[in-house]
Formats: sequence, C-alpha cells, structure tokens
Amino acid sequence: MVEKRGGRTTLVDVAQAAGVSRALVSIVMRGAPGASDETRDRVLRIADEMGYVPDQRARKLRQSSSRLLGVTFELREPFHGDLVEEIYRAAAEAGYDVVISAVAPSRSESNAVDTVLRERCEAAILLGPRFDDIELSTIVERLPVVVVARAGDDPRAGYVRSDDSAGIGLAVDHLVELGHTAIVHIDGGDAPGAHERRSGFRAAMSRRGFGAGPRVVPGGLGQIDGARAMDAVLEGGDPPTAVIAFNDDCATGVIDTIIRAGKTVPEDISVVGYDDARLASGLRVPLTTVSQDARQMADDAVIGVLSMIDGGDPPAIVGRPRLVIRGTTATRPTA
Amino acid sequence: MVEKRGGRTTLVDVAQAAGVSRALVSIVMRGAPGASDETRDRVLRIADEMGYVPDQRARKLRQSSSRLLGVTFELREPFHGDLVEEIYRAAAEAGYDVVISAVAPSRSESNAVDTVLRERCEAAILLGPRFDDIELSTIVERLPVVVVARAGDDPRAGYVRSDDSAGIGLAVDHLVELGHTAIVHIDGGDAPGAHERRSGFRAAMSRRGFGAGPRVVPGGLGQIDGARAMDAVLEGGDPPTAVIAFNDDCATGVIDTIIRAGKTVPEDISVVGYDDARLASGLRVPLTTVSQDARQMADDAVIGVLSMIDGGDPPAIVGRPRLVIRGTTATRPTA
DNA sequence: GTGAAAGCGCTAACAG
DNA sequence: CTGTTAGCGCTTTCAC
Repeated sequence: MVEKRGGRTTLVDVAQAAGVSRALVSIVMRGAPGASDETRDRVLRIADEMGYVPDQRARKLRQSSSRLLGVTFELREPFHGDLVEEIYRAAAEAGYDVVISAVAPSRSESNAVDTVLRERCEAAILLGPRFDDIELSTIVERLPVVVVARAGDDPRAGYVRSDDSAGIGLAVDHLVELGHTAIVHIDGGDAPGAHERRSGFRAAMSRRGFGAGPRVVPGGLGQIDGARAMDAVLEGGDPPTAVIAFNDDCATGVIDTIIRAGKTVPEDISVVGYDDARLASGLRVPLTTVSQDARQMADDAVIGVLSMIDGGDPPAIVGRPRLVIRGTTATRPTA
Repeated sequence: MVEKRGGRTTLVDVAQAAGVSRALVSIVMRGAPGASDETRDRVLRIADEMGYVPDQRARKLRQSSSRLLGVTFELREPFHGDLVEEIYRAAAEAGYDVVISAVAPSRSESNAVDTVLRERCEAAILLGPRFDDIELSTIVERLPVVVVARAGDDPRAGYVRSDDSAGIGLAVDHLVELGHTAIVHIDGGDAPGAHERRSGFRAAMSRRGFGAGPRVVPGGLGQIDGARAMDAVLEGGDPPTAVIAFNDDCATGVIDTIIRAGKTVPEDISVVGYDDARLASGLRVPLTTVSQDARQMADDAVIGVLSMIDGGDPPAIVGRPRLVIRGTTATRPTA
C-alpha cells in the first residue's frame, strides 16, 4: 500500500483515499483544531500508509510568514557545530524551522547568504562572519540579522558574542595568579574575534603591570597554526612559561610542539585555549580554556532575532566567558 | 531606492517598476532566452536596486522537478565536512541545489531525513548513516538514496564507499614491511565502517601470517576514545610496536597517550590513522593515514544519485583507498 | 465538522 | 519580443 517513490503523494491523494476534503486533511496534518479525534486518527493512518509528507515549500509559500531562520556557519569550525546544534533546538522551541547554509573554502559567505535569502528566511543568524562593513550592510538591509561570535557596530544588526577581551583577561589573571610573568599570546590573525582577544591580552597584561610590550605572536585558527607559532616562539629563545592560544585547536598545536620539544605541559609551560568546543573537552590533555557557552549564545541569538522580526531592537549581548580550569595550567616552574 | 527589509519584493513589483510583464522579468532572472540585451540589463538593474531576490520556494514549487539534493551529515565528523563541501561543488556542476541537514546528539537522523523529505528533494545522499535496515528501507522507498561511507546491501540504495577492508590492509602491509609484528587495531565500535575495518584488520594480519588472534581493542571515533584505548593497551603490558586507529581523531588520541607515557612516535610506536580529513593534514605530527578521497566520493555520490533519478541502477562504488605515508610510522624499534 | 474558492510567487505554454 | 493564461501543493477564509 506504500506509494513507491512517494514524496509525490499529495494532500489531494490523501483526501481522496480517506474520502474527505482537502481542507480536513490539511487541518489534521497541521494538528489544527477542527477535526474529531476519530477522523484525525483515520486520516493520519491513511496518510502514513500512503507515505504522505507535506510539501514544506508549498506550505511555507502559502503562509504569510515562513517561520524560517537562516543560519550560516563554517564547516571547519568545531565551535560553530556546537552553535548550530543549539540553534536547531532553540529555534524549534520557538516554533521555527532552520535552514543551514555552510561556508567553506570553496563556498563563499555570499553564496551561503544568498541561499538564506532565496529560501525566504525571515531572519538570519551569521556565525562568525568575515564580511566587511559594506557587505554586511547590504545583508542587514534585506532582513533582520544577528551576528554571533564577532564584534561589530552596525546599529541595524544584532550582536551576540562573549566578551573576548574579558575572556582573555580571565586567562591572564589565572596565569598571573599562578606566578607566571612570561606570558605569550598566539593570536588568530584576522579571524573574527582575534582583534579583541589581542587587545584584551595587551590590556590585561598592562593592568597586571606587564606593560612593556607583552608578546603577541601571529598564529591562526588551526592546530598547525598553533604549532608553527610555538615553533617560532621556542626557536626565538627566552621561552615563556605560559601561552594563551587563540582557540582550542590552536592550543592543541601549541601543546604538541611543546611536547615534541621535549618539554611538558603544564610542568614546563602552561597553555590556555579558547572556545571550549566539545572537541576540547574530549582531548586527552584536558585543556584549560575560556568557555563560550554555546547553548546560551544560541538562545540569545534566536530570541534576539525573533524579537527583531517583531520590530524589536537589535540585541547587543556580550556574554561573560567563563574560565574552565583543567589540566594544562600549573604554577610557574621554580627553575 | 533600496526596499527596506526586502526579500519581500516580488517579481510583480519589479515588472511594474520596469514597466514590463511578469513573464519578461522571469525570463530575465532565469537568464532564459527571449529578451533583448537592452531590456535584460534594464530589468536586472531595476531588480537589483529594489533588492529583489527570486523566491526559491515558489520557483521550485512551480517546476516539475525541484533539482534539489538532500544531504544528511554529522556535525561532529570532520570528514563529513569535507564531503559536504565537495558535494556542494559536484551538485552545482550538475545544476542542482543542495539542502544540508545536520545530525547531532540532540538532532536525530530521522529528524534530518524528514527535513530532506519535506523539502521535496529529488534524492538524498546520506553520509555515514547509522540507520538499521528497516529504517533505511522506509527511506529508500520514498526517494532515490545513495549511502556514503557505509557498507550495506539494500539493493534499492546506492553505495559509495572506499574499501575499508583494503584500506586497513594497506596499513597492515605498510607496517609489516617496516618490520612490525606486534600490531594493534583500536576499533570504532559500532560506527559505520568499523566492522569492515575490524575484519579487514583480522584478514590482513592472518594473510601476513599473524593469524593467532590479532589484537583488536575497543575504541571509538573521538580523540578521547583513542586515548583511553591506548591507556588500556599500555597498562596491559606487552606494548605493541604499531597501532592502527579507527580514524584520524582516534589516532590523535592514541599518539597523545603514547607521548604522555614517555614514549615517542614513531620511534617507539608507529601509528596509522584513517580518513585523511583536512583536520589530519593540519596536525603538527603529520599523520600517516589511509586516505578516502572526499572529492572523488562526492563526485561518485552525486553522479550516482542523479542517474538513479533518471531511473538508472543504484551505484555500488567501492573506491580504492590510498595510504598516505607521513611521519607517524617508522621501522620497528630494534630493541 | 465540511467543502468551495482564492491565492502565496513563480514558471511554462501559448498567442499576440 | 511581449502579455495572457494556467497551474505547482498548500493554507485560509468563508459559507454550508
């Protein structure tokens, strides 16, 4: 009785098979009021037997509001994965569907955003976009946008991020309290958030009295970037006793280099990461890291963007990151 | 002149503004023949000024075929990221759009597949699905399906995978040629492909004359799984001189444990991974690994599923994996 | 509870 | 080259 290669089964087919009107089937499929429990069960059963699945496109087309949220994210960013997962949940709780659109080396951000636009999403959540002001501007003109995990100041866009500057501050404080003075920051280049972390590092260091040119080393987002940067640091002589990496991946590379160089973490050198993507919590060396709460950020982004749809003001939420102390930091070696 | 909060601009609006018929605008937007270059330019300009973006849903709804491919993937699998990226490319080359639907701990596979169904995708590509035969069966009845990176034998589904058994064989051969005899396989439990790799390992070992119970240790997909498994191996005494891990992440964990135990890779113990996801190539310790060619697999999957749409037979493609020798394998320690 | 009718934004098949 | 006419599959009035 199963309709082969279904999906093509339409509401009319079900109505005919059940001997009722299309409207009734529609009501039943939506779970809307207006049908007896008896009819409801029968229609549902028949629809199921026929392999009927409502056509999302037709449905959304007909509805005045699409109740659709577009999300762009980077396929390579573990933390984006965490955020996407939480956004699915948060959106579902609000009765919204989600269209995800990936960004990758071979698929540009504009490409990803175009998809969101063409699908007639009511609003977009952009995860760590690298758009410049102009590009962002053209998007913001078209639909409500919340930018996550990146700073910015377009008044028409909402922003949800955690305070990168404060986050790095937590890391610096932690290390200073452990007695470290020779602290290096391996940065994220031009990645979203990198600037804030860099200046947050400088600020925290000078606040702690290490004003004289705290060391910032060019790094990047990947493990290899962290490893290379740490290579350079060690080769330069005068090794630090602590390193704050741009993110967890980067920190992993840093740790790797340190170990390869015959030193140990955290005995010789302490290392702090950033993000606390699940990747990190699964690491063998439990990484001390600055945690951005994906769940909270997703909630904030979704709630914020929904309020914008209703004409509310763009949110400007700066979450307070949390330092998660695990096993890669220790008191300064007494050497 | 920009329509604020556009996206709501419709084809009719553009037609009116340009003083032409809807049909003409449609023709121009699709780049279809039937309009003078002059008109084309003018309409395009006006559309752009108005911030008009064609409604994908309405478009797909009207067209008999949606030219849409659904892809389900795991947010946490780096190799899936590689595949998704390549599928976007391969689909675009064939004139198809892609709907991606993520699987995560809090978002089930059925959920992901439902999305694909509701969007009226013409076919689905499932990356490493964990469905059992029954579940897969109900999906296969509804639309053409190609399963990637997992073995199976539903004759109605297409399969694109690389020969896991042969891949592990390559790893075993490589290690045996380096003089290793004490080789351990840390497996992937019930993950897609794990069974094949396990039995491939046993087969290759016995082919090489190590028939007497080659050691297979329960592992998993993550770094932590590899690390824990390796812990157990080392604690058990009689350490192997070589380890073949289920995947690259797992291998990373293995390496980590080895180093923490005061041994070195590859001097004391050689380690081979599996997948060659970009993650791996970015590792500081260049991982010797069995490469599954994401680009090739994506091409095969897309071409295969398109042919199924045209009534072709389901593809059954078993790619030949390639051993990529990097820095984590060496000749057996002469100890 | 039910059925008829209109229309979401677009494309396709025609006549002009 | 242009305009008209039909729908795609669904939801949403509105009478019955």
